Amino acid sequence: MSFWLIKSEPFKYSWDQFVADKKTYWDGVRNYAARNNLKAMKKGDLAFFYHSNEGVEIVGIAEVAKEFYQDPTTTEDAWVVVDFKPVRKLKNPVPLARVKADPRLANMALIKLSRLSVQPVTAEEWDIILELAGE
DNA sequence: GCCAACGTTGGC
DNA sequence: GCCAACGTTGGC
Repeated sequence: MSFWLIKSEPFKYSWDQFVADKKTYWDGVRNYAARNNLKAMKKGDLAFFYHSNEGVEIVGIAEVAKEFYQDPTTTEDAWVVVDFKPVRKLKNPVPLARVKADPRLANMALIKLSRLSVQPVTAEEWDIILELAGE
């Protein structure tokens, strides 16, 4: 089982919208590194849901409900989507500044590869973030 | 196959 | 709104 982090701009697709939908497919990925991460996801994997631009914080946890398949929003077969369903909101959202302030998280992709929209999270990082969220 | 130009993302 | 980082494109 692996851990991930997926980014969304709240004005495009927010956590609240995600919860209201109960399930969504993660479309719009047009970057090969992010695409490869989508393809590596297995059903049951967990992902942090991150709000970029506004909020700039990790707000909740999502679970992979269905593994990758052709992106229905394009006919180009290079692109795929993954279905996610919401698991729960974090007790306290973890802002990027908090992640940056923790030396244990200095190597997180969120910091090192800040523009990557779908990124892996290690088990250690996962636990530390949960701790920072007050869980 | 190199690299400059350009476009996009995303933090601040 | 600015700008740094970085991915992609296209000329050679």
